[in-house]
Amino acid sequence: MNGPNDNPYAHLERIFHEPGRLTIMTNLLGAPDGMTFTELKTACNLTDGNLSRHLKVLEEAKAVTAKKRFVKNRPQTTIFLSQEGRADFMAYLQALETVLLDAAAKAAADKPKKRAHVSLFSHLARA
Amino acid sequence: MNGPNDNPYAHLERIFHEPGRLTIMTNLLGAPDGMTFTELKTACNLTDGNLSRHLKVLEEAKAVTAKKRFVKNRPQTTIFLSQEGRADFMAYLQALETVLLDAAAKAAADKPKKRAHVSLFSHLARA
DNA sequence: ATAAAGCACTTTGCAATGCAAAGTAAAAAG
DNA sequence: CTTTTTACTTTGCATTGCAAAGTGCTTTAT
Repeated sequence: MNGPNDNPYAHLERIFHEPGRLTIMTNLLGAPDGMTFTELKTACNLTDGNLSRHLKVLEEAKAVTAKKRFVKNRPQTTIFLSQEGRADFMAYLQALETVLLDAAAKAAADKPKKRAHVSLFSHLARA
Repeated sequence: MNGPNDNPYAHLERIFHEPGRLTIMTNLLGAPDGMTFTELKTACNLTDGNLSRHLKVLEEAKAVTAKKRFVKNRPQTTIFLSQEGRADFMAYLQALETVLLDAAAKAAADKPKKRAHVSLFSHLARA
């Protein structure tokens, strides 16, 4: 859908490929009940400004949703992975896996060894 | 060496993380005798200008070396992976693997299943 | 002979964006 | 009531990915 070529590198969507956002998405993947801004900030080791900017990008791409409310008279933003975001991210991870296996195969070509690996994501992905 | 934190995301070196350069490095990994500019261009599905720019970056980082000569009265640049480049790239791939396994673990947390995977790169890496 | 086209790149220019620093707003502390 | 803290958002700059144009040489028409 992105171009005429069908190589996995074309599927490395920039939106998830950025390390900061990769971390955010991965953390959210393990948090079905969402994570607060502050939780994410510490979990991802990001500065306030950075996290804010990345979240805006992810929200605009509809990968995450934010719920803002007040807790103890303080603002609290909780971030959730959207269904669409989860599916897209899983697709990205599958592309990453392909890239990685590709590199592994090439790296192993010199020194022949049994190719022992397993698909990490295929069995988890669902539209 | 890059900061106070020791998480794998910090080791996703930008120089290799860029999709175009990831492709270049992976292709070179499988080509111990180097690849010509034109070979790389088609293999990586990059435009002339893009390839040139990425190669300059990789050269400046001493990840690859270029040998220019004339073949049949035409210029021919052959690109080789440097020893340093190979080592650094393998380290990057290991970091990527960690990130991927991390995501796999989080994705699998919801739906428990046997965690069947194998280290893709650890056994290949060497300083 | 000379114009046009091709090859193998390199350079330029701009638009996007990651990141740091500064800004905002409200509450808690001193 | 001033300062600090919390929870963010906005601004600005410096980088850089990418497309388009440029360079220099050769080969192929005309």
